[in-house]
Amino acid sequence: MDVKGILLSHLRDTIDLNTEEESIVLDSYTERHLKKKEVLLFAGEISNHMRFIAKGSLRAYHMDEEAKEHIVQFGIEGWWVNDLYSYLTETPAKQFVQAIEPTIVLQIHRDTLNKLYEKVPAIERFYRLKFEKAYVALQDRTINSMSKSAEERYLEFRSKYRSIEQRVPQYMVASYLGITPEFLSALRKKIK
Amino acid sequence: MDVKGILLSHLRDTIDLNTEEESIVLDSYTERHLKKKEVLLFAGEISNHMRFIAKGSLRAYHMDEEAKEHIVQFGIEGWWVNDLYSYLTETPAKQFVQAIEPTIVLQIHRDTLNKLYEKVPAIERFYRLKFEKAYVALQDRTINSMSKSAEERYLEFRSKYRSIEQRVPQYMVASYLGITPEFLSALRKKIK
DNA sequence: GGTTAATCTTAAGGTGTATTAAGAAAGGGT
DNA sequence: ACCCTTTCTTAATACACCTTAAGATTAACC
Repeated sequence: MDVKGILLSHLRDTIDLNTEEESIVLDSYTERHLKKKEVLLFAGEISNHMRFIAKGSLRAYHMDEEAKEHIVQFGIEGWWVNDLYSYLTETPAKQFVQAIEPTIVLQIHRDTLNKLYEKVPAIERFYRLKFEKAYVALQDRTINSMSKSAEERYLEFRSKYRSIEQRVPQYMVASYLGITPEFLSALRKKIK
Repeated sequence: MDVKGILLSHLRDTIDLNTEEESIVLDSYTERHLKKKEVLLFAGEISNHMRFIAKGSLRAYHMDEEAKEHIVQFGIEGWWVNDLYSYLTETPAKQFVQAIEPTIVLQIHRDTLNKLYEKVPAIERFYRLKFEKAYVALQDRTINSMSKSAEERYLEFRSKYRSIEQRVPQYMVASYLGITPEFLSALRKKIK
């Protein structure tokens, strides 16, 4: 399946589109090819696009004052990854978005998307649901990190995102969990 | 100013309403009076209302498997407090919402609000902005709790929410910060 | 105003996780 | 195939934060 076909079948999981709408929608996205480690969004920039991963994987991370990275979100094929904060408020992003592997992204500019909402109302519904889901995921993550130990968080991560764990380096999983790679290594040894 | 007047002037900070719209809008909200410690939303229930604090203060908290409470959000006059997750997805709430002091809330049911969106479009804009802001606040909080020490988080809390710190018990501030009351007490002693 | 309950503090000892440093293993490029 | 870089592990030491227990304040109630 070609790249836009992947997006189309993803949209069809949630909404119905007729043939005319399909072509209007797909024409609104542009394809971007990223090398491993290539940065798609820099902190400080305004995020002007919604971004869909057709192939590969991304990470969104925050960099603190001591230049330490904290991974906020992973994404693989079929996921949307962005600094939603920046996109919604048109303020400078606090996160970087970077390719973990060679990655193909389909992205749509805010202005294009706003026009598309009027031409194809089902798309507005699609994104409204995405925004809700993003909120829900973030709330889960916040509650989780407040009330669970690193070991519990790791076990949950493993059962929920096994496919991600197998594809990204362990030190990134540690960063996502909010612990050091050394401690994750010790945890893994203990659990096994 | 009466209770509904407080809500009206709050709405006017963001949107314009003509006289007819004002009365349609205000008639859509119902007033609820809460005693100290009275619970407005129980975990497990579906949150069906958007809730505005006209007077008093609320807290939203999550209870973990060991029955320990973790405060997710405080609210005082002029704030909206809810389990947005539950409201948006119509799934059981993961948080409790409880009055810290005697409190007056104005609330609107989801069905009423959905109809109101059509009658008074400015209201849709108002809530869209609220939802965005809620997301932003949650993202800040998540990043913050991942990358800062308890001392840093406390100092930030103090400068950002001094009015709240003065009104709620210290052990609740500790819960919000994700630390024990004993450790917060030690921190305060050290800082002073 | 006295009693009880709620909240805050202190202190000792314990646990979870970080830091540092080093080496081992795996992966990528030419 | 080899070298160089990236990733993962081990182990010793250190620190942030927790637990438990007790006492000191402050607030709430009859």
